[in-house]
Amino acid sequence: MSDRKSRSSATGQVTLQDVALHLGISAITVSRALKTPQRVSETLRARIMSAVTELGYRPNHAARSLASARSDSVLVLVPSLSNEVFVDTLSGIHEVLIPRGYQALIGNTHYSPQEEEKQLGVFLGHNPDGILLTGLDHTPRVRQWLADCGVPVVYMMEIDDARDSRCVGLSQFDAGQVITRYLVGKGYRRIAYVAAQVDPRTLKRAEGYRAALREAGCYEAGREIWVPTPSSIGLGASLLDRLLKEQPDCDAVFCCNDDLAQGMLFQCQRRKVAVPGQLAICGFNDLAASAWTNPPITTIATPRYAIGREAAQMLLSAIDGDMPPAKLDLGFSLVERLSA
Amino acid sequence: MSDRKSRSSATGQVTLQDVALHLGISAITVSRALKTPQRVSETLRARIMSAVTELGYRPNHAARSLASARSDSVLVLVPSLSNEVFVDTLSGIHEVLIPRGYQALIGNTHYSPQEEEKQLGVFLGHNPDGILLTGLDHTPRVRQWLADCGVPVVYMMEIDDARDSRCVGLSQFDAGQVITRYLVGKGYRRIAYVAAQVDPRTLKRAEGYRAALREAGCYEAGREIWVPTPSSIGLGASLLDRLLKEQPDCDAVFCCNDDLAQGMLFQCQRRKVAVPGQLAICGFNDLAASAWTNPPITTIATPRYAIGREAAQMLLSAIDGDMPPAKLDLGFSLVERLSA
DNA sequence: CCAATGAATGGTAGCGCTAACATATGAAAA
DNA sequence: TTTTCATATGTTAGCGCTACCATTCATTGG
Repeated sequence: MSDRKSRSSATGQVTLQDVALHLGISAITVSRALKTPQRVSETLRARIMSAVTELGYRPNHAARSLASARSDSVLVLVPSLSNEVFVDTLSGIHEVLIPRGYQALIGNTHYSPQEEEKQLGVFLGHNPDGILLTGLDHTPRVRQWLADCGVPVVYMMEIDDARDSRCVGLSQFDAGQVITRYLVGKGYRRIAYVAAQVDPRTLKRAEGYRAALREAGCYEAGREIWVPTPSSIGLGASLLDRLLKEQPDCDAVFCCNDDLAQGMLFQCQRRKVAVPGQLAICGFNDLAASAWTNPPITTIATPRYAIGREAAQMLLSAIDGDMPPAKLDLGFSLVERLSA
Repeated sequence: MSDRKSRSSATGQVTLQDVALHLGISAITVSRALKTPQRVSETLRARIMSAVTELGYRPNHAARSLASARSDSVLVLVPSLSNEVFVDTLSGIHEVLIPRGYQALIGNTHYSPQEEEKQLGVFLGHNPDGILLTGLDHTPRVRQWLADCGVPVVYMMEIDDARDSRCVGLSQFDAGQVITRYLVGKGYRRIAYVAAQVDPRTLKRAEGYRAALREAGCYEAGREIWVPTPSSIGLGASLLDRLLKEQPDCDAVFCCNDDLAQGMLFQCQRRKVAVPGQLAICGFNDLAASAWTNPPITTIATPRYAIGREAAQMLLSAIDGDMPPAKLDLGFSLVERLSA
């Protein structure tokens, strides 16, 4: 063994045993020094720590997970990674998880419950200590697995009042209603709703939109445009063309998200349609760019960063103690800008 | 045991042993039926598969990883998740990894080599079968760990001709040079370079910019603005103000990325600065929005999706066989639009 | 002075799975 | 027939770690 670092393990990595042998103590003491330092005398602990550094010991996650039946990892399933909304949510989640020693396993479901089911199947094999899911709509099998596996779950983005579950989010219905009421309050009457990437949340925003228009007595069934393709600025631009052709009399449009709103605005600029003069535009989510376009876009700011943080917090409480299920409504705010 | 599903395991989960017992065969055969189906007779395989489904068996990843010394997971470290560039790269990576049964462990280094070192330390404990890193600049300890651990690594985004390593990317220098030459070719002479979130790649683009200006005989040292804060559209807007104040005579600006370029463009619109009439603007990366602004933004399109795909491909080859180290230059392309 | 107590450390077993080797079985070759 | 050989399945022994219980030893109250 002329190796700079002594390695007893079959796989060539430095093990707890190596550290223990090096110090003439037992492996379990080294394990304790790392996991529960207060249970090892201070002097020995110091020696252990320096040996750990010297030998370059790094805990083997698989072995730890197998022996202790916990993995210090949390599964996070989001519908998209190209949507700023979920990236921000992930940041909030990380901010809480990382300092507590947890690791996030990120899965992208591409807005598909089937894909979500598939991912959950794979990731459950990793024995996550907790699970963070987006939204409330899941396949029966997913619900079954979640019920069976006994791992705490927190649902993000929406609030569910019916079930005995934990969730952190906001009322998508209310948000859709508030911004539509705002448009009504500004005097607009022929208000369209444009949605892409149909998901449960855009459906709920649409319900809020309809409710607001009905209460104002100006609801018309034909004023909605739905496309199933993923949302994007380019799609917003082409949907503006479609809107102007199909509903030339419309005076305002509520886009289900800011991407579409930005695309619509850019296309209005191109076609010399005055915003908000000829057409008022509202978005949803308050993405970073929406404050800087010309005019800046009126939208609903959603607290996605806080949602991530609070959801992670709630999940850790559920993992640690026996915090009972709770709902946390973080609300939203109307951001009045110049596009409406 | 009146449990609907029989569970022998101490942890309550359905194990290979459960499936084996259920069929009156040995665990290893079940293991084989799942990992190397061709080594189990067709009839038995079918029985095993249906028992697996019936009992709801799900492989335990930790146990598999511990026993086989492989984890079927690949570590991916990117500097940011809020940057479209790396999200696209991740998509490319996933597209290759997932069908091959690998799982990506994603770490966000926030553009910090120290954070990268910390993350690598944690993730190495997960025994990744391969590692994908962004860029070529890493701390000495990271380089040491990578050399020691024997896990194949592929570097993404840049091309390194010196070392005996695998990398997939493009020449950031050349790209910076090409777009600057383009501006020079268009007749611009007082060209500024604006960079935020200083990283090795923006530095190399700057070198390309300088080389192009020197060869055209119009290089001036004071025409660069560097800020260390993260790049954003809002920052681009405020840097436009700074540029106009500090270099009122400048006739074109090359932004180190499209976010800044978009912010600058929006601020130009606000301040009624004609683009490209009074000021030409170029970006870098060709983000989705850049094609839709008014005017659309001239930029360098980077093949980040392909980079992710090819890097993952190269990594898997390295894991499987003994593919020798190779460099893959995927190039870039100048996207001429109306902002310059 | 001795038992009782608590703090510090060790021994043992096993988490769920698979590598490596061992064995059984039947078909083809000698 | 016997040997060979490939195919199908089983046995054994760990992977590196921690839960659980046992042991040691100093301290303290009776």
